[in-house]
Amino acid sequence: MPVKNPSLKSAASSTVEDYLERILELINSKGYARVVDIASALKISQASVTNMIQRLDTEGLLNYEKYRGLVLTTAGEKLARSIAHRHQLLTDFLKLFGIDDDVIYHDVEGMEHHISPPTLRAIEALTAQLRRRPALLAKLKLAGT
Amino acid sequence: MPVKNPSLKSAASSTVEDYLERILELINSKGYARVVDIASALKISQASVTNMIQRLDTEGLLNYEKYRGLVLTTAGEKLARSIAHRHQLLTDFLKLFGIDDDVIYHDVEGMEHHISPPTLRAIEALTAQLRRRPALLAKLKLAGT
DNA sequence: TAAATAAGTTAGTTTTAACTAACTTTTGCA
DNA sequence: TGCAAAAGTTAGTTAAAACTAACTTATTTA
Repeated sequence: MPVKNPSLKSAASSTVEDYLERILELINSKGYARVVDIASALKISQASVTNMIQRLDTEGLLNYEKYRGLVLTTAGEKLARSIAHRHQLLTDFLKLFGIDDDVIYHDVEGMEHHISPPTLRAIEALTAQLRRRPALLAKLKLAGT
Repeated sequence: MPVKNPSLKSAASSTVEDYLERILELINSKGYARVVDIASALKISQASVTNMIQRLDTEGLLNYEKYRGLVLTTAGEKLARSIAHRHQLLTDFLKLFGIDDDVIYHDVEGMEHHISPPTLRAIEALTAQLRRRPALLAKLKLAGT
């Protein structure tokens, strides 16, 4: 395995899911998501966003009119919502252990796009069960410190 | 009464209500309402829209960020919805008489901003009653031709 | 592990929206 | 009915968003 140069940020490339997640977030919070907004939310350049947006438009996940604005299509919104939902489930799960919010955010960002539906369902069920066993949870929290 | 020059369109000035009505319509249909969209929807100049939008922003009916977009505030959306609702009630009422859609549209546009709540409620109740009396309605339709 | 592919960057340009200023037209009311 | 206030217009300007091109950095996979 090649050793990475630690002076370079590993800056994992944004996926389609990252874009959709942020776009939905922007629309919910500000009411609109312009290329410039997406770029600053993802901390990447406008040029990069332009490319991806045009791709998402041709893929039918959103409708884009340059210089005007964009809207998620039904398909795009559905997908975006499921991504946001998954994000929430994972966050809720980690919250059970009393982990710091910042750490939770970091971890969820890192793993969310790699989790399969079965695993996610397992985690969801597990979260529900753990919530009913406060004593067990307390023991787990102690173990984590 | 001064005789108007018939070669000039009478072009009644748009009211705050006209603006809100169109903005809501644009947001519902296109997902966003830019100054340029509003201007062409109301068939007035951008300059004029800029002025009004800035005013509506200071009045708290919408939040505007130039070059970005605008969103209705809770108050603005509430007002816009009630305007749209009134428009619909009046349209429904005139539809009872089998009047042409174009004519209905023209008339509703002309009168909607001048109708008081009591009158509107009366018309709403009347519409409901007439719908239960098809025979009477048929008679009224004939009288209108 | 080295191509091939995908994503990102910077720099410079283009396009468009939106603004302002100066002036005209409407409208409503004293 | 005429004047003040409100709304609209045009023309020209400014500013921001978004685009393109050329190139670099990551990532994936044969």
